[in-house]
Amino acid sequence: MNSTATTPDRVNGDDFARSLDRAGYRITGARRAVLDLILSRQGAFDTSDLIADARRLRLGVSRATIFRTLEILSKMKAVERLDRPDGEHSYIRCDAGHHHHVVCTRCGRSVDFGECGMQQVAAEVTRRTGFQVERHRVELFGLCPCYQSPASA
Amino acid sequence: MNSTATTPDRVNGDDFARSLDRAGYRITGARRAVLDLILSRQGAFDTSDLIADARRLRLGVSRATIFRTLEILSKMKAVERLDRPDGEHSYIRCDAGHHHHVVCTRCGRSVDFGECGMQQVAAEVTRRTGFQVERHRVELFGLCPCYQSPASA
DNA sequence: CTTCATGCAAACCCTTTGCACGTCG
DNA sequence: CGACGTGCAAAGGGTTTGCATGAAG
Repeated sequence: MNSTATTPDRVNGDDFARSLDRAGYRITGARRAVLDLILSRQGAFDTSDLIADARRLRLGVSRATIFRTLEILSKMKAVERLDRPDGEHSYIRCDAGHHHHVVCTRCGRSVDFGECGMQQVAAEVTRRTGFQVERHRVELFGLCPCYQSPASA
Repeated sequence: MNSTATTPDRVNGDDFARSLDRAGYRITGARRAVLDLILSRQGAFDTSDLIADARRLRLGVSRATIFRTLEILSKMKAVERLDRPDGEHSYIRCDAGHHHHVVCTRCGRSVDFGECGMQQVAAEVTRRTGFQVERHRVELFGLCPCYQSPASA
């Protein structure tokens, strides 16, 4: 089990910053601020969350910059945009390589998981339908362990 | 293999109309028109397609009605909204019960498929992550048989 | 005839963009 | 310094809504 997004304290702004740098982007105050906002969130978040945070904390970071930074992070695969069942858009932090997530419907916390058999599903679908599957979007939603039986937690 | 969306000629507007009726909606000219537009499309379509069609064919059906009709059909599970990898939204026709589709990236044609092992994937994820998976969004994209090897289709 | 549906246009998001200024390296 | 990043405000595009008129049952 590789849980990256769930443990914000293991990741810090510097990791992000380093990635930014490596990708040829400047490390600016505004970008650091956005990164910190993202890191301060448990799991899924959306643009309006960040915008509100920035405003509330008087970071002087504009909407435009938030969108622009998310776009960069998205390209760098440091965040991924996901579409919730209700049609809303959120973002989650993630590592490159992993492309699927389980997102907690209550707190937004998310955990990456690997292929977990999706290859087989794709193969099965190809066999059944004749479609040559090139790409898949898989997003699971449910309750994270914290909210399940009163005992376990 | 249950291909519903691929064979428009097997479904006609009356089926749709009947469903509308059963759900307590009036069968109006505008709704029939929208249904026909949808049926006239091979597979995935988006709102702007329908709006353009309506305009081109001078159906006198407004944007608002198209959106409203899609909303109804969506509630009735006669269409489903999907989010393409590129962030665009499309709709596809579908039967209730089936909730996953393979969509052709070239022509938009789509085929429903059943669970095809998603249950197992969900179970595997639960085992690995502890998340209790309640809902999943699975959308596969690829090439339909027509566009594969030059020989076959 | 009563209720529901429609068209129109304005309102409403969310997101992107142009531009002059500020800042990183 | 020079290129890149930023804020601001305005533009954009897709979607929704209010309201008076028109159609369905």
